[in-house]
Amino acid sequence: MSRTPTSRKEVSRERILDAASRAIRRKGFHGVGVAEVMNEAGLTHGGFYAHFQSKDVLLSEALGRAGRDASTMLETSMNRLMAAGLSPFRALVESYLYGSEIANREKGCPVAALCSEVPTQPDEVADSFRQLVVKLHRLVKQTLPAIQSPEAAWAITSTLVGAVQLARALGDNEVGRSVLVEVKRELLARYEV
Amino acid sequence: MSRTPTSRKEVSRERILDAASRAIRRKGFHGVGVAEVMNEAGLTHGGFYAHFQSKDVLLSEALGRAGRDASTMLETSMNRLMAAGLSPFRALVESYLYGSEIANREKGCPVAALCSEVPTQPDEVADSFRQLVVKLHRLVKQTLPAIQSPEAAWAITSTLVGAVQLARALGDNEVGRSVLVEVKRELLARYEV
DNA sequence: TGTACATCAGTGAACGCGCGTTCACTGATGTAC
DNA sequence: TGTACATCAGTGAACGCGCGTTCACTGATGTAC
Repeated sequence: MSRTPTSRKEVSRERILDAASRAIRRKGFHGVGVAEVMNEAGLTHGGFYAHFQSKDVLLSEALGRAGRDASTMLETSMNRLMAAGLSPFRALVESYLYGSEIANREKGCPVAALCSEVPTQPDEVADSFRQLVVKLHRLVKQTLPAIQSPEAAWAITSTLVGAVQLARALGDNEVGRSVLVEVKRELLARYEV
Repeated sequence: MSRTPTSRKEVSRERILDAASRAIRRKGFHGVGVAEVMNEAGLTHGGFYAHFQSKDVLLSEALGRAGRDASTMLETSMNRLMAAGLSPFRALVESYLYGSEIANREKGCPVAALCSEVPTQPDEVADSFRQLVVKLHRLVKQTLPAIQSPEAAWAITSTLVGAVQLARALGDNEVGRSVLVEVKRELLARYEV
């Protein structure tokens, strides 16, 4: 009776979402086209509206997907570093400000990739985005050394997001990378016990 | 012989640049249209190409203009606060993270308004943007209390830019404003002598 | 000072292209018996 | 197990609209004499 939970259509839908979650981080909300996303998912653009009601709905869902993907990658990296003996806070800072983040827009944190575009987006997209911001803030709060006041969490979240963006704006070169290195050093000097 | 330095055409050009410098901060690079900018400058779209070679050239020049405008406003605010007895660093933090910055995109700092859109922009625009980033970093470095290591400047710049963006993403309400307040308090607690 | 002409800034219609969206159709998968 | 039919996912052409860009033209400003 109950159809297999991953029908052919659902598989396609997943592929579209995956392609879109990468595309928005690489090109921004405005830079993404329906045809391009479908193409990257191995389909033609005509079939799009059998899966999503509109481009905005896709963007909103793709943003959630991007958040979950980036979250998983971040946690994986943190776990590896913590297994090697680093504190949770240090593991977070080292993971988030990892040097190759500059070139890694399409797989990186969607908050850093899209933040300044959010105020011009439709409500459904902005709402999805707010959830990601809150989640990132919570993660920072949880990893903060117990000695630190939890009220530093917004400042640290801002620092992480801002640093990745400034580094990207400066470019994948000595200048950009040195920003990540300096910020990393400063955060650890200030907040690591 | 030499024509008056502000001919009728130059006046128009200035008005177009002013309109564009506000528009890019309000709507982002992708959200700005030539017709809209011309309209806001009190002209019709047809005349645009007598002033600028292309839309990209306008964006790049408008970004420079936005930087100069925001710089002036920031310095004015800082001077007022310093005259009231605040240290340069404190004046900077209070000015940059002023509560109404959330709603004030169109007159605020273009680095915060446009940062995540830069990696997808043409070279001429990205180059203009890099100059603004460097300039902001220099300002932070100059205002840092002498006791602090100047290597904290990138972290602080990142914090300022990131905080305004996160606050804007969260909205012009209690949630967004509390981000600015918390970050302000934290920066002063950490870096103010 | 006045008249005739040239230059210049701006107008608004039009073009071309890209992109979101729609839709008639096809080929494949699943169901009935 | 096989045949006939219904359903479903995806295709690709087409539509409509917005936007960057072009251009012939107009009305105003400036120049020559």
